[in-house]
Amino acid sequence: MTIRVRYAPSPTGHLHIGNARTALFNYLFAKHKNGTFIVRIEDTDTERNVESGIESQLEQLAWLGITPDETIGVNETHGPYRQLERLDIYTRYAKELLEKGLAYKCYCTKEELEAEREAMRQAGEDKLHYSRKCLGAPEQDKPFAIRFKVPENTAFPFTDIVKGGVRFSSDDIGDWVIVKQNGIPTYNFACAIDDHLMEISHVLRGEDHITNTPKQLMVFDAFGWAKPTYGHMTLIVNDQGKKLSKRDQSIIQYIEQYRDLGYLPDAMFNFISLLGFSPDADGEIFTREQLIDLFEERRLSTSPATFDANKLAFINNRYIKALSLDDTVALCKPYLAEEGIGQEKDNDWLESLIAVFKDRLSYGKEIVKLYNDFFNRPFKIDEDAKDMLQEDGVENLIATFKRLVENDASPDADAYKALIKAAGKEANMKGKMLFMPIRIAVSGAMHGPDLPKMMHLLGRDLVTKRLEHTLAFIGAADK
RNA sequence: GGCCCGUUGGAGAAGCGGCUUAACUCACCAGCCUUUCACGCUGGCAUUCACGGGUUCGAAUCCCGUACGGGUCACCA
Repeated sequence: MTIRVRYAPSPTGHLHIGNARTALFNYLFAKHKNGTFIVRIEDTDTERNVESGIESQLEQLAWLGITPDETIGVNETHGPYRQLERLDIYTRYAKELLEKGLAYKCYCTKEELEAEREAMRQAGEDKLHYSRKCLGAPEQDKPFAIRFKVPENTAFPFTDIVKGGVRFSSDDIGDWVIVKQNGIPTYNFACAIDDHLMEISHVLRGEDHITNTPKQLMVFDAFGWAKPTYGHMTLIVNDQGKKLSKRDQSIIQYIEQYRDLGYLPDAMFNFISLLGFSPDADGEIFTREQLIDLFEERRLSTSPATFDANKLAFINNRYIKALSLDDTVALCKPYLAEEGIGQEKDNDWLESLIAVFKDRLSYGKEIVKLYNDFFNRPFKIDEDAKDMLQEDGVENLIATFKRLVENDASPDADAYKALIKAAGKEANMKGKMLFMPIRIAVSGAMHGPDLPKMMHLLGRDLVTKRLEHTLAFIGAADK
């Protein structure tokens, strides 16, 4: 069997993380099975279409490394791939249903329908289905929509790839609109027809679509077409367990934003692939090839996928660590330039700055934050670091080190290393008792990057100033 | 409210009737390495799988119910 899957976005804006997941899983599924991955544009909501929405979708997908085998301008064997260019097709099929008596024209206005629904609500009805008032009504010279005549008491069972057996009853579905008054088909109608004509074998989409499935199934039945296999992936939820809403500010939701922040495409690909899927392998870091190889639709999860920001940070950090220094510099440089950081410094300084922070970076732009925390914070000593400064000999060690630094005109990292060593010898301190007090004295913290490199970056003036500050602190604490 | 779905450690997440004294990852803690930090390595961290009942020789895994959470009910997709 030839596997053909599709990702069918509406060009209503940027690529959302949830849609990216849908695209990615379809892509993995296709590649794993040697099938075809198609991108179809569902632009039947002309109100919401945004300019360059299509380009934006395709571009963001390309950035992620998800390339369609078939779409606008690529291998157009089953085109066109924009629904607005397929209007005559839908019209033809709608007409066929009308002729067969499987659909009917509805002349109700939006206001009438709303009033009807409101009345049902008042009456406490569970099902707010269309009253069928236009079913069998005579032809009128008024604008009309076309409704599907939903068969009564009919079950629509299907085997869902991820959920297993699912069944909906037609009694829970009202006669729904297949062609709007403006002549454009609704999503469920166009989708079913295209899936058939494009010979889609598997439909992998978000769980929020599961109640659409019976509607699409009845279209297939009405035409006597063979149905694709459906699979509904669990939703992506936030840490409150709620579906990611585009309004939710707590999570960055658009691929473009991640790109702008300096996340790496490979890392994003990796991270997104773990949203509702777990490969049969240990660990969390996988290359594209591994993911294609490991992808199995059986391993799609049935419980909601939590968007774990910590995991994203961890994964991206792992990919940044694996980058060469040059690539990391290239990644970070624009963000520093944007903030006007290091403008007057040379390239060596830039390289050593990035080298020092490379391993702690979760995303490119974070370099700015790390830089600011490191250089700009008013110098203060962490609470948990203060005790160490009270140890015997520490004051003498720091004073000694300060004198040595002041005697050196412009020490580099290696020189600092030698100065630390010399200070240790002179003040008779070694190991942790040598490095830690100096670390605290110049950074205020017990943790941080490599000490000599860090001091070189800080520069001699700041180093001496901080040593002075620490000495004053120790002196004050003695009294 | 109707219809669908979910509930495993501090966090993510496997397992879906006996191989589980619940994988893996993050976080955390300890040790080793490093004259410091970080990296790396090693070890520790759920007597227990929302709750109640049932089926079974045996249940996190199957069934029923309860609670909680979520999705969906448009001339949006």
